Amino acid sequence: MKLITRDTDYAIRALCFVAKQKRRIYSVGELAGKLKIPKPFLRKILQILNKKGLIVSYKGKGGGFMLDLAPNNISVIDLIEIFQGPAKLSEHTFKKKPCPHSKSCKLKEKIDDLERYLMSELRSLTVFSLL
Amino acid sequence: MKLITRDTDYAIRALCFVAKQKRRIYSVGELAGKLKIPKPFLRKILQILNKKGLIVSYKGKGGGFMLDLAPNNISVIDLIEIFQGPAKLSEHTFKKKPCPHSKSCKLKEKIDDLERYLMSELRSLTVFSLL
DNA sequence: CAAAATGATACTAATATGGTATCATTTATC
DNA sequence: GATAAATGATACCATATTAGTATCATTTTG
Repeated sequence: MKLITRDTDYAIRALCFVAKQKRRIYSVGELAGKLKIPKPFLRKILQILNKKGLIVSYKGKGGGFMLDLAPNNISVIDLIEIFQGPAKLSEHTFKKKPCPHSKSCKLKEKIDDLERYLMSELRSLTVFSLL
Repeated sequence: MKLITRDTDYAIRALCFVAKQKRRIYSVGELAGKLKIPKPFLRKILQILNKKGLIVSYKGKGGGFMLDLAPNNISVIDLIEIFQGPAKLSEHTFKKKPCPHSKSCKLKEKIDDLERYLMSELRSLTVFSLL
């Protein structure tokens, strides 16, 4: 029952770090060193964040990454969805089809409630609020 | 981000089913048929529930399983812990040691809050309440 | 041109998930 | 007592996910 996987967690740390000096360019090596994250793994993560438009990259010597979005516009829920896919606590399907059991559907109702609560909390939890 | 895995879900369904006729003995084959769960998998699940004292078993011909605990004394959180281990949204360790970053610790605080809420909700969600 | 950076992508190891298979033991019934 | 029908215990297996590594191509600075 893991809410946040390692890559999501690393992404959050990296974004928080980068957000502290907004216009500065950080290379992967620099960030990996400061945050104690394996360099090639962090690199992959930053490339994804770049593709998704959260950070910008500069290629070539002296290049690196810089925050692109405002820290209060990046929520933990965004990062979970980027690295872990749609944020759902349960698909509630049974062999590809919606589950047909009334009892599990009571369960589904409850889990859906919890999910709504969790999602709204995580949506309001931004990089800015973590600085 | 799965709150409940398949075995936990199957266990809940089976317990709900068995709870409907408290003193009746159900064989695995019977339950597997009714609930449309693969028989050997359900068998493994029921054996675990038996070991944990939620149901009792009767060996030999005519044997099977019967509920042992009161349905309102079996909560979803118990089942999650039995099949998925300690119910935690995040271990918040970093290479086996508690994570040293203040920013992720803000994250930890928030996730711990969410966890407390989630746990208390799941603790009050019992087999009885799902009938 | 060389060095230092990212882009793209393929590969790998470990773990978790969702089961199956099998042999041993117990019990009811004939 | 033999047999059938049940669980107990345990080992095995296939697939997916997680957590990375490795490498070649491209871009940019100096």
